[in-house]
Amino acid sequence: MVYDHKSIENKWQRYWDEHETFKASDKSEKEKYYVMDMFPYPSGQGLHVGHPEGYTATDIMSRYKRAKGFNVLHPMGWDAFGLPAEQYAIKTGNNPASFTNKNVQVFKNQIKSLGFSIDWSREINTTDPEYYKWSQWIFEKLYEKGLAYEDEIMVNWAPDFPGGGIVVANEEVIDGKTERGGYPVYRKPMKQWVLRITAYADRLLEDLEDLDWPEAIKEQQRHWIGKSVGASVSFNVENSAKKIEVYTTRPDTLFGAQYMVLSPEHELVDVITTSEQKDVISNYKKEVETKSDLERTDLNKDKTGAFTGAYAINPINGERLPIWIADYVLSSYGTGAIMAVPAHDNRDWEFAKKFDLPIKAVIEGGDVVEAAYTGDGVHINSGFLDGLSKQEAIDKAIDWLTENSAGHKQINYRLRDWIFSRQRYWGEPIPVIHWEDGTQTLVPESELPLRLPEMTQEQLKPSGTGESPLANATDWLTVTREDGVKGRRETNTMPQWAGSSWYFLRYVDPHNSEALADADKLKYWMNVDLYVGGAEHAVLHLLYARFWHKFLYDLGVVPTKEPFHKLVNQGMILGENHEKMSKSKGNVVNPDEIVNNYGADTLRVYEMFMGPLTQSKPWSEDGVSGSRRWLDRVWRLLIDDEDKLRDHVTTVNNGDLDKIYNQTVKKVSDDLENMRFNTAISQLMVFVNEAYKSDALPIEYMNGFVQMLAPIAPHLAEELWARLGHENDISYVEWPTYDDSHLVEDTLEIIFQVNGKVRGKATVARDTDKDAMLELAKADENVQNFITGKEIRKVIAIPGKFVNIVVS
RNA sequence: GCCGCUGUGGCGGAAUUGGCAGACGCGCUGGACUCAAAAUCCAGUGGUGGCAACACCGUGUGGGUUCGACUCCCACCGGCGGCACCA
Repeated sequence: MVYDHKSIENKWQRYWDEHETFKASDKSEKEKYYVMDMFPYPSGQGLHVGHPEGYTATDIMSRYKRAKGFNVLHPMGWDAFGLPAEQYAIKTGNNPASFTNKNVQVFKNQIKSLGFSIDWSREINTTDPEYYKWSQWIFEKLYEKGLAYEDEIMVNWAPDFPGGGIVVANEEVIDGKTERGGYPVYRKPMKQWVLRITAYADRLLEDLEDLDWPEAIKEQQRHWIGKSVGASVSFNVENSAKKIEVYTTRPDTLFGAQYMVLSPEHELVDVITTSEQKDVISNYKKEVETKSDLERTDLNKDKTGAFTGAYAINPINGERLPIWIADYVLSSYGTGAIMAVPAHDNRDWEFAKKFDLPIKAVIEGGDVVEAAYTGDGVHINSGFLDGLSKQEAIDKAIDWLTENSAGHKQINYRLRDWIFSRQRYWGEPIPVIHWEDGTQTLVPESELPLRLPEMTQEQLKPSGTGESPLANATDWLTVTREDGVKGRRETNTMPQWAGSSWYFLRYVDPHNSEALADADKLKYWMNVDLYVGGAEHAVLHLLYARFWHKFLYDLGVVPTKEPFHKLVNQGMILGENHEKMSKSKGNVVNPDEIVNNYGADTLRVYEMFMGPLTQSKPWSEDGVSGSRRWLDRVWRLLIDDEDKLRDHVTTVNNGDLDKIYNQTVKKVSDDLENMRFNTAISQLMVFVNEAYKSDALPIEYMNGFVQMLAPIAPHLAEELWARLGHENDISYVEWPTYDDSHLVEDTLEIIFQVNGKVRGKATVARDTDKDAMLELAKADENVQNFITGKEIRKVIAIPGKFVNIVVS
């Protein structure tokens, strides 16, 4: 009988379901192991072959750890809020909720068909009111602690969009136009909810140290947080009581400041501009307003700016500095104003060249006529800083600024607060009520969840005011207090990041109606031991989740400072042509077809055998059929044409497989421990190749082999396990061990080198010493060809490995 | 521009500590089985030369350290990902 993947996979998937094989117990003497994937957005397209890569990796780890005696939590859920469902609803009139649930069903069936050992009783869905109740609860806590506030934020406003205008996300803006329809986009300030993530900047930075994460991701987060140490310096404006505050990392170059630049949006611009310069300035501001961020940065090769007519006084030497505005200074970083030191800053240098401003060198080294010099050096033309090096001068300048009340040491971050509101329907409602008396309150905790109202297709269309479509839900929108005062609900909803910032906590206790999760259960399960997902979430998701987790830690809700101990990014699976899979390139592979034609076990084996988990690698249909052929080969090794266990599987051990079996147990265990699935599979292949050469297959070794196969190809392994005569399933059978004594042999092969090149080999006794090795080498015919008539200058010998004769 | 990753046969990849480069798989070639084919099993397979033993070359490029370098150091080139006027 041939290996029939369909019946085997159906049989065992049903078995696991019926026996609740993978249900994780919250109380156990065993050590816990919490392993999870980044949960998917259930799109209408269904699963992609990229999904099962990470899922298979976590499943192998789950199954391996169960066999190693751990109590494993391996859950799955749905990140189901998001724009596509809302757009689909507007287009077709379908309800986003039912559309989403349909997609979830498709995803779930597909994932189940791959045989992952997931505890489905813990399935969660971010759009479930019982789930988002707690997303809202966390928001309320942030609000109470002053970490959620409203602010005027620049948004992408497309006023011509049908229906009367819509706010679009950055990624929906292409060349200054909306991705859909191509309507022009303007930047416009709008009141938005913002979360004070910057309050956690230092901790988010410091605690990266202890995490077992890829260095690349940590580096990206560090850069994103962007901590810098410098000084705040205050400049008086000539003939004015106003002061301009700047942030600089180079207070040592203060004597080289030649002009100042404010960002066009700086609040002092209109105040200090002289009447002669008013038109110039307002024209420049208008010019900048229509520019997107991209145009102000990427596409801007040429510095632009305008003179305000005003002057500031350099506190360190009393010099008059003209005040300019320019879009190369960003309002969102530092104070939105800089002191320009053209001799020692590239951007200031370019600006000075363009507008013919003076350039004064204050550090030796480089030619400031040709380019800005940003390196270290001896300070010149700098009064009391002359002769000092960079760091000495920085320290001394800060001391001077502090003593003279002109500034102080300052730490700055690139990280900005998290804009938390979206002008959308399909997201968690923000539980705030704006009362007509001008006050604002949270929806009382007892009334959570604040559910999304049902909306018609007509209501889901843009409100026209830039508000979310929830502004159209009249009944839901207005509330009346006991004292008769009317209120209007907040119409903004939360971003998709909200639900994904804490879902790993909910898996621990998914049905709790009293708390987001029970404290004891959290204490047992947290933190996540292994988290696998794509590198595209390097910064945002992982930073937001860390922020919320730290906040919850401060509240005493969670017991750990960090949510994810070990993070692994799986690489991308490319198309056969080595390009990213996409519909337009026609190189997309549908996992359903692979499961149908070859089986889930084949897909799992292939995706793990392709190469290292973390690297991108191209798909190959030949590779898939090769993996299937190997599983066929495994089947035939144990099962004969009559569908019976082969006769040569016996209790007799003739010793043929002793060495290779023990080697295999050692290598496979070690490889799985380190998630080197490709080499683990290759070792299993080597073992099968050897087993094919042996007349007798000791049942003990066959049991061990099937166990090692089980994490990778679980359906086939369960079937073979049963046919090997076991009554119980394989999931919790203790992992095989190896016997070291079979790994050492009495004789081994050593190599003879001359000048580092291999010239011969010999099999020798294990304990052959250096001198004996050298004699054997000298006696080797080919070695003699290279040493005869030459002087032996040196001999390097490592017993058991090699002897190297160095001749002149 | 900056940060990170990466470069090995016809292809995917292996080499865990500086010690036989190319494990394993795909593909290809040959053999066995078959009337034949497919499937399967067995063997071979980096390049050049040689009947062979073997020799020379070979891990992106150029240099270096070392008895010995895919591995360590310096400089450069290509590919992928991320960030980008951050003062």
